[in-house]
Amino acid sequence: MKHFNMNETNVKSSGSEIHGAVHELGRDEAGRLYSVHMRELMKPLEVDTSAVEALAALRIAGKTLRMMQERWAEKHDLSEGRLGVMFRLLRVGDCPLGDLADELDSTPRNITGLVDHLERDGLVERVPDPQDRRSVRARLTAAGKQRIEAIWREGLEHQFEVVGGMSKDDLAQLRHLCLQLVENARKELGK
Amino acid sequence: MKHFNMNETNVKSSGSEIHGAVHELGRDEAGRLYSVHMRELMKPLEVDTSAVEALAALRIAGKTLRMMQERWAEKHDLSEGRLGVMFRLLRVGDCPLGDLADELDSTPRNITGLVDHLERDGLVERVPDPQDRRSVRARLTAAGKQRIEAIWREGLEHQFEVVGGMSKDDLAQLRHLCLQLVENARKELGK
DNA sequence: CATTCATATTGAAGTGCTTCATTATTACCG
DNA sequence: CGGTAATAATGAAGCACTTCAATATGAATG
Repeated sequence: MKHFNMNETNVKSSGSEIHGAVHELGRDEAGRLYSVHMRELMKPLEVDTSAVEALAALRIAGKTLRMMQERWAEKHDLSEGRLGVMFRLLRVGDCPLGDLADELDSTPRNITGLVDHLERDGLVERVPDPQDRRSVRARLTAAGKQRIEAIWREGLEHQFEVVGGMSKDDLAQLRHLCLQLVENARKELGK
Repeated sequence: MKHFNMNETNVKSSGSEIHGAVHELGRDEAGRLYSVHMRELMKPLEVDTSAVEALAALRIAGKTLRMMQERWAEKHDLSEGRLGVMFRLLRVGDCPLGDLADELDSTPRNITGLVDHLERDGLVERVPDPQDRRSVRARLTAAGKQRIEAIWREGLEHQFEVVGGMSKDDLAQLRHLCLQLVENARKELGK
């Protein structure tokens, strides 16, 4: 990036992202990373910043992962939504469109569109459901299966690189904290 | 949610989200949360799942936070982008549009649009920069400042609720791991 | 059998972005 | 001073969604 200016009249424009910068990272007394810029911005506020800093870091990490995935999806001519459908189909086999909507946290309207697109691209096909003739099941085509398996394998390697330097215990702890947070948030969101 | 069916012909449709379900959480031998559904899906694969599980949890947590923020932003008639601009202006004071683009990781085109919208809503105004007459600075109006401060206060409380049950050390660790991940990912993304 | 409900599909409109190209000012540099 | 570069604003197109409303078809139920 770097679009037009950068005339540095301000405090310290090193920033990026959401509501706080990242770029410059420092380490606290315990050797843990923190965002220098962000901590500066928070200093004048008289609040406990540990929650805010952690959540900001999490949002940034989430956004970064999402960007990676998006970039990576469109490298293979897929959107995030379409990629999600294909992963789902790879894991659970063929499946009614309605289930996809539920599982991917989406709407029927959207699923119809995603599957339309995937079908046009020859990656997925619609097959009638003999048990319920209202229902339509989506299924990976041979080409689709091959494509998504390759993507998955490639993605796995990316993932291993991204967690470089983290122990299994670190990862388990990260997982735990994230899920705990999700649990709390779900209550907040009422559901 | 719950849009049309749910006819349970499949393995276990408890799912949601990205490439793995969450809803049902269990605890491993160390007492840490994990996603039951996800672990089931991964079992047949013969890979080390700790990275995959952790990253999936992180993506889900990130998505959840984003959804909360979005919902919350539009409750105040703001998009995420506009909210980002306003937070930025609250923290760093008035600032050239170009800096906003850099700091928010966006493009000039987009910033122009966001500021247009905010100006229409009376939350932000454009002021000429006497130092550089090409440049235009964005500044919160009185109404804008009041609005964003209220939003920030309200948001702080949300954040505290969402981290309920986590110690300061947990939060510091979460921050650390997320930032480490961001650092790795940045290298991956080449930049 | 008749109603009602579930499973999609379709169309229209809107949102919030993105990219690309063009233009008008103004600053900077040789 | 004159050419180049930086700072925007603007318009046009496109993408991936979202919501809402309407329709067709089949299942389930009383």
